[in-house]
Amino acid sequence: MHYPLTPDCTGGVCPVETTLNLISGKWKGIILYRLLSGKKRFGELKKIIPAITFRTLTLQLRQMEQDGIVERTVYAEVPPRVEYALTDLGKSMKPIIQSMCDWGTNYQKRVDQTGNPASN
Amino acid sequence: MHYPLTPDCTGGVCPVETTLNLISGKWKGIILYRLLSGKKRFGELKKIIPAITFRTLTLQLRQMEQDGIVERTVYAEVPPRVEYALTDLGKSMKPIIQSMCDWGTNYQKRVDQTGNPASN
DNA sequence: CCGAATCCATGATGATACTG
DNA sequence: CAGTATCATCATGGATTCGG
Repeated sequence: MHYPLTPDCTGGVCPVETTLNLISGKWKGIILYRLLSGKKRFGELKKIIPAITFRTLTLQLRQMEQDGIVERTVYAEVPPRVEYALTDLGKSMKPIIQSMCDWGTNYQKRVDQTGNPASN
Repeated sequence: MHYPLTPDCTGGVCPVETTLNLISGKWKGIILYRLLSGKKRFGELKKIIPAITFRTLTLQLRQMEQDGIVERTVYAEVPPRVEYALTDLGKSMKPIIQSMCDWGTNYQKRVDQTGNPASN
């Protein structure tokens, strides 16, 4: 079911703000997207998101872990292995990522075909 | 139509990144959400998004204008009036905001009822 | 008055070197 | 391999000032 986008939610906390508070980091959407296809090791994530730095990847993953979106598993091996997976809460965000994927795909198509992103 | 979330888009540019590049600012999602119900004056936006500062609201709106998401109209009046409205491209992002609104609403319900955001 | 520009403070993110 | 430490840069917050 869809909840009304309008009239604006002025009574309580805005649900869009609630969502953005959890995923508005510069990279959290991408991390979420990449983990939707299954758990990944730290190095794997870094490899498929080359533009992020080690430091920021670590920080964003830790925040997502604190927010209950990501689960972190450390294996006592040599060399060390750390795997990140989405929790059920994280997986429940799939529709958000899906809509971003759809929009971005259409946007890229328009830019490729017409040279500008006009939506008509 | 939905585009595949997996296998990961490794060949070209990631559509999720494309989308996030346009709306990953800390407040752009909220601004987009608030403008979905119709054009707003600068002061109106500030009033319904109290936590944002004048400076940041200005900057984010200008970026969204450059990206073709928002249209800015200045009226030569006293006192001055500046209105912001979504372009067609901006309106086409409605499904993204809708999915965030849905998710945030469900999240708030679970927190209100159970005290924690577990997704079951 | 309203919208915005300016100046400075703080927080988030980037780059590089280094460690258990 | 998976980080941590340190410093640099960029994004955002706060207060004040300005033009119309």
